[in-house]
This record gives sequence, C-alpha cells and structure tokens, in this order.
Amino acid sequence: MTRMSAPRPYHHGDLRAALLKSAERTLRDRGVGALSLRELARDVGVSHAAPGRHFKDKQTLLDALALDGYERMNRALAAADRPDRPFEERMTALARAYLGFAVENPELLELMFARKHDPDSSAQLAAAVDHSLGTFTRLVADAQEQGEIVQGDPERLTTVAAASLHGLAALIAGCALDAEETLAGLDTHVHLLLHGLRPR
Amino acid sequence: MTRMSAPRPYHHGDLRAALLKSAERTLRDRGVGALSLRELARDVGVSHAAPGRHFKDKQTLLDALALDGYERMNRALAAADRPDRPFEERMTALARAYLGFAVENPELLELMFARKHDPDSSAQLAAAVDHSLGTFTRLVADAQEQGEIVQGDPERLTTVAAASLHGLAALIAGCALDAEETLAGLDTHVHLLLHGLRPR
DNA sequence: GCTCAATGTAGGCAGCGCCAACAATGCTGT
DNA sequence: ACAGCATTGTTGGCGCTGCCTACATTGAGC
Repeated sequence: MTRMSAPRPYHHGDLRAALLKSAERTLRDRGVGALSLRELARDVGVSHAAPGRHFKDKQTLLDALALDGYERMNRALAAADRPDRPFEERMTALARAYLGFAVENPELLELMFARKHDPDSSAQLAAAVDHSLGTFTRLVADAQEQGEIVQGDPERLTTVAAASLHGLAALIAGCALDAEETLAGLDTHVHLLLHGLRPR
Repeated sequence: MTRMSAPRPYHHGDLRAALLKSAERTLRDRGVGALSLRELARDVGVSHAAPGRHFKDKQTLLDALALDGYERMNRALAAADRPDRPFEERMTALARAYLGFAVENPELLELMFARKHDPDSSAQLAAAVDHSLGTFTRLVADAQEQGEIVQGDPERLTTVAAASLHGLAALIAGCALDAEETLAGLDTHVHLLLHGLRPR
C-alpha cells in the first residue's frame, strides 16, 4: 500500500500550540493586520474551521498570544533583575531587558497593551500585567528602604519609571525613535531619570 | 412636482470632509476595528464605492484621520505653551495638554502612533510628529539657555521628557492607569521627572 | 455649449470571521 | 471487548469586508 506523503492523522495532536506558534511568526513577520484564522489554518494544514475548536474567537487567539508574550517578558524581567546590586544598576538592567523585549517583539507588545480583550482573558492578562509591574514595584520598595530614592507613594514612583520605559518602547515601536540608538543611550536615559533634568 | 424628502444631489459637495468626520466619530465610539469603508459610506448616505474616490485605500483614510489628529494636538500644545514662564510650569502645562488630548482621543492616538502608514502619507505624518516634538525641543533649549536644566544633547533630554509623557498616555490608553488619577497627579509626576528619583 | 475631468453608482470578486451539520477519533465504564 | 460519548477535525454556507471595473451624472474650462 503506497500512501503518498503520509497524510496527517485526522487529529493533529497539539493544534492549539501549533496555531499559536504559527500565529506568533506571522505576527512578527507581517503584523497583526495580516493575521487571519483561515490563513493560519492553511499554514498549519488543517481546515478553515479547525482553529475555532481551540479559540472561540479571533480575539481569543490574540489574547492568548498576548498572554504568552507577558509570560516570556516576565521571565526576561525576572532573569535580568539583580536584587543584590545598587538601585541604578538594577534599574538599568531591568530597562535593558524590557526594551530588548520591546525591540524584538514590537507587534506583540502592541497586542499586549491593546485595549480590547475578551472578558474571559482579561483577568489572566491583568494578572500578568501586575506581575510585570511587581518587578518594578519591588525594586522601588527596596530602594526606598535603602534610602537610595526619595520617599513617597511607591506606586507613584513606579509609575514614573514604568511610564518612562514604556514610552521609550512605544516610541521605538512607532518608529519615532531608532531602536539601536535608544538602547545605546539607555544608561544615560536611566541616569537622567534618577537624577532629574535639573542641575544639582 | 412633488419630490419627496429632497434626495441628496448626485454630487455630495464635500464628501471627503463628511467621511472624515463620520469616521472620527465611529473611531471614538467603537474603535478602529469597527471602522469599515462600506458602513462609513452608508452612514454618510453614498454608495459603497464612493469613498474610494477620496481615499485610495482604507489605510489612506486612517492616515488622514491620524494627520488631522496631529494637527489638533499640535494646536492644543501650541495653545498651552507659555514661553515666558519658568521651566517646570511650562513643562507641566504641556504635559497637561498632551495627556488631556490622549485621554480624550485614545483610539485616535493609537492611530497616530501606529507603525503602518501608506508611503504617500508618511512624509506628512513625519512632519507632524516633528512639529509636536519641536514644541518640547524648544522648551528644552530655552531651559538650557536659562540654566534651568542640565546641559547635554538637547535631543536626549527631549526624549526623556517625551518618553515619560507618551508612556503615561500609552498606559492610560491601555487601561493600565486610571486617567483621572494620573491627571490629578501630573504635577507631582513632572516634578519627579525634573528633580529625579534620588534624594538630594 | 461641447468636452472632459471629477465624482458618484452598480455589480462583482475573493477573502474574512463565524456558525451549523457532519465525520473521525480516542477515552471510559462495563 | 466494545458501546457510548465527548473531543476534535471537515465541509459548506452566510453576510460582511476591501478593492476593482464599467458606467452615470455633474460641473468647469475651452
């Protein structure tokens, strides 16, 4: 019995993961606008309705991509943190990790910070965001304890730092800033953030 | 001759403006994802292909919306600037103007900073971005001249300030920050930005 | 007043997301 | 062992979309 090119068994085995992987690649290569469930199904080699078994919605798939993005980013942030180092060094390392992720996954970042999410996913996404912010909040709290930064509502200080970094990321993603140049000047940027724009 | 409810003349008169106006409303009410050229045509009362006479593309219409957004934003920034005032006051006023615009036009802002633009529009959009940044660059240059802020590459200092504000805007747009709360704490935010996080 | 460019209309095409009906598969209890 | 059933994949179809082409109407310039 010659069977030509071993047809895939009726059941894929791990279609959900395969779809996410393929979607992640398309997202990176051609942007979120080019993502289509039907093309995704073709790429993976299943019928056009198969993805519907794993993602009730296109939005649900996008949310799953975003969640995966948060998990990777949070791992990167955790790996970059050096709690035993002085504040500025820690902050710079975290900034580098965050911006590195942003530069390499601009479309994904856009998805992660998009305002539209399925209600079912938003709880998990909110938790992931909290986890990311938590890394910075911990840093701020530690630094306040050591007297390395000013007192005051730690949440506000975290916001100042996070907004600065996220702004850089967003400007890079929007091509308003050059990625390499920004990364090269990141130490100075963080220094200015910590020491202020006013002369001392 | 009774003509019932005076049918619109064959030529609309200013279809382009009408389309942009209707699109802006839909964008604000239901987001960019809900924008459809055909629905737009129905709303304005023309045939489904009429918009194509004024916008070669859907992207071209989005770019036109973004450009209009920049013009309104730049007017708001220009109106808020008070060149005769001290640096911190000027910066706070600009920050308030920018964030006010961001809070009231989150979807539009997303469009303005989107990475995908038609090549024909991108020159005008780049000019509009430069105009926006120019307001801040001028502020930084003035302040350096007065010795109110540190010396150094003014472009870098502008980036620090712009990234911070844009980050706040993006976080608000992504619902990661509460709009009113952020606006209420804006003075403090700018103060921290200027004076740094480190104790003096 | 004729001509022509500009602008609006009608119809059609392929692709999309989503849905419902059906088919193949593998798990589970007896 | 195998019947029953939930899971997962397939097929077909609906209405929508953006875009294209051919045609109709209009206003402006000669």
